Amino acid sequence: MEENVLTPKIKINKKELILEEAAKLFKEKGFGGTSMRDLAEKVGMEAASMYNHIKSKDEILELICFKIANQYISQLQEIENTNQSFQEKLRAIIGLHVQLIIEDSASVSVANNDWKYLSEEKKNQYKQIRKSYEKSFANIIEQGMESGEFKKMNVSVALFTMLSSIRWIELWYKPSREITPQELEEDLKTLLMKGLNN
Amino acid sequence: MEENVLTPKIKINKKELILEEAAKLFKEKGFGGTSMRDLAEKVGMEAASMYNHIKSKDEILELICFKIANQYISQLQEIENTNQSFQEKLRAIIGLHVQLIIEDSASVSVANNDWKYLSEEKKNQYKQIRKSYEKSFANIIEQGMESGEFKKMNVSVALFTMLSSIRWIELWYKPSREITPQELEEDLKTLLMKGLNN
DNA sequence: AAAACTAACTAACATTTGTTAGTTTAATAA
DNA sequence: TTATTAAACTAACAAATGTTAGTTAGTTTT
Repeated sequence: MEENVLTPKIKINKKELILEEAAKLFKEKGFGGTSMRDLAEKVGMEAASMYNHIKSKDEILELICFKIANQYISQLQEIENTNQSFQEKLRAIIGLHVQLIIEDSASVSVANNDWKYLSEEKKNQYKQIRKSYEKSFANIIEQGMESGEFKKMNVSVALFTMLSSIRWIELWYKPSREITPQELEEDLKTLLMKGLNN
Repeated sequence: MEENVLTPKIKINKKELILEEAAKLFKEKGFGGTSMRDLAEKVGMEAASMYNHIKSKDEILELICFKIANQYISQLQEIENTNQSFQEKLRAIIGLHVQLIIEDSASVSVANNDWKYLSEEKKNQYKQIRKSYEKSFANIIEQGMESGEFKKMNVSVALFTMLSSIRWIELWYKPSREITPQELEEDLKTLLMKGLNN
């Protein structure tokens, strides 16, 4: 086999195309509500043909979920290892979430909503990854409380409020909105850190 | 037919039992992931027998979604018609959400997550109700900003942050948690109104 | 040119799905 | 007692589902 070094890769990998369309459909109609025939139509081939590129419908879901999970994990680690104040770290995490959602909102949506349809084994794996993410996030909040940067309150309440405050963006944000990602991010940081009250 | 006035209604209405179990199952496995046979097993009868009590699987979803939607709508109207400050109204809305979630977390979950599987007609109806709810909620926020009670920022960002900050409770709250509904509500109000920063 | 590989296709499969028809049993009304 | 009704059952259906088998056409490698 000889590597093709001359012609540029104009066509996306078919497997990636399948994953991309699947994410959009799963977001729109849910994993259970999307049939392989629905998906095949979007991709532009017969349902059976997709099995030349993917192993199963379940595999599609796995690939999407773990791709997103790994992105969150690796980027959170980068933030953890910097020498910022806890307030700055928290603002960086909010920024990370906004960025990932705007980059690939369909996949993030699937990872957030359809992970429960993973096989028992993969689901447990996924839950564990998510749990470790939440643990790291909670640590930052807790340390910030101890240092006096943050108000003292129930850490879980603060954690999940942060997490879910960011998740709605995935449902709401479209490039056509009259707000830029930067403004969105800024308003969100203000609201979460300083509150709505004047 | 003679009305039975002597023996107390010890058994719940079978239809209500079906709706109750359906809400739990839909929350756990999604609407598409729950079969009528799954549901029948929980209810304690054959799948076909349930059709003596309900019209269709779709009807079950409709009844759950609109029951919740109507509760939100009617209670929001009560809050709107009081003479409180906007800050107090907002706190009351947060309290309303916490209360409804704790009362019937399964149904709220279904209304939030599975409404998209409603029939086209019912889905449009549902979306309209939800939109009018969001509109009323947004009005309170907007008026609060104009009166100077709240910080001026993008109203949608504030609105959806409030809404979604409350939604995670449905996924997280169990009576076994080491926090009471009252503490939960209080921490949440503090966080949203005054922020995490000290 | 021959052989091997890739990626599409058609046809069919075994299950599972929501639902209906027809029957049976037990309680209530006349 | 007899007639009526409510609510369960069994059996079955038609449609949809994920997937496999077998085939074919085009491309790449030897």
